[in-house]
Amino acid sequence: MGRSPCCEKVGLKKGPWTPEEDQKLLAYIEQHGHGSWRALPLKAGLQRCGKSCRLRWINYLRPDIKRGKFSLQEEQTIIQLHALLGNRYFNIKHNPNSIFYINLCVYIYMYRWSAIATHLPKRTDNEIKNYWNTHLKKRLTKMGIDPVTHKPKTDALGSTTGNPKDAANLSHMAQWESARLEAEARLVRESKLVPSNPPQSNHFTAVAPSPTPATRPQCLDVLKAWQGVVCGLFTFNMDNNNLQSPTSTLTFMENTTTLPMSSSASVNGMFNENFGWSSSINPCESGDILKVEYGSDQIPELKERLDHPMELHEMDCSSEGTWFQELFGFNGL
DNA sequence: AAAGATTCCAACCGCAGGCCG
DNA sequence: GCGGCCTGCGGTTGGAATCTT
Repeated sequence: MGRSPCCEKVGLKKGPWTPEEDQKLLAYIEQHGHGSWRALPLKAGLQRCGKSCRLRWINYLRPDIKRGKFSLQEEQTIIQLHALLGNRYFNIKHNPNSIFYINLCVYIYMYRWSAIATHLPKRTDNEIKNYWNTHLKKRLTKMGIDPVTHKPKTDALGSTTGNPKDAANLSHMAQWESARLEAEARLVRESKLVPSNPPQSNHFTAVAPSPTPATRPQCLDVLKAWQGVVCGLFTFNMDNNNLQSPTSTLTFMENTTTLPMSSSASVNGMFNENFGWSSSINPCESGDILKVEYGSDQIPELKERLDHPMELHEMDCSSEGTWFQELFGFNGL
């Protein structure tokens, strides 16, 4: 894997682009497309390396770039996605107990800024990265949230700064929404790679609350349904549509025992005792059905639980060996 | 008005991984 | 399998613009 020598050539111009250079690059690409970036500068009459031309095009000259202030929606998207993609890349590990792994074959391995950029049309990864570093990171810090972990900052005495409720809620929202978005993106990509007869999982099926198009990968419904079950724990206050969904059903099929008994019991107890949801979750064996139902009359109680999001986080999602880690193969937040 | 501090962002750098001969 | 080429990524930098004193 040798490195490209194109930027090391002596005599090539660096630094800010002039309008004349922009015009040359634009005119060339409009007429011929960029083709090989390495060969482009010579053909376009530019004293630049191909890498520089590519960057200039992607981050500035491309016609489909939206410039200017980020909207509130865009900011929220960046924060939410960054919460999960905080490290260089997000990787759900191989875990034979992972619903994601077994049933969706989701191996999420996407670069952070580009992954975020895919959810912000017309914004470049570089622009998003800059905006994060210059605005959002500082704002979260001011709110008492660690911009790296997205958790409330804790001082030596264990107390938190900022509003822990907001922070925990934000973190949970970020995790689940990000997981959903990334998994969907991944699955859509994978479905394009397998044009016909995609393998149907013989492990797991799901019945989502609402009908979905026939062409939609079934595994997406699993994810949606699973989100309806688990994500509802954390984000029911944010998505009124979720509140309207009366039922999410996941069916465990033959030859799988994805949840150890202790994990199932944990889930069961949490839904029933802590949230008042009507649920029937038994140790998952072949043919078991995981069913969670909740109705609109329970909404106020669910909302009330938002007063204690940190308890939920500390208790059920973060420590090693919990049902959360066993299910998803990584350690919560 | 001027100097210094801070903010912002385009551009650069080095690295990693896919592709191909 | 190896190595060079190419692309794309995240982290960082440098200087212009703006703000503060």
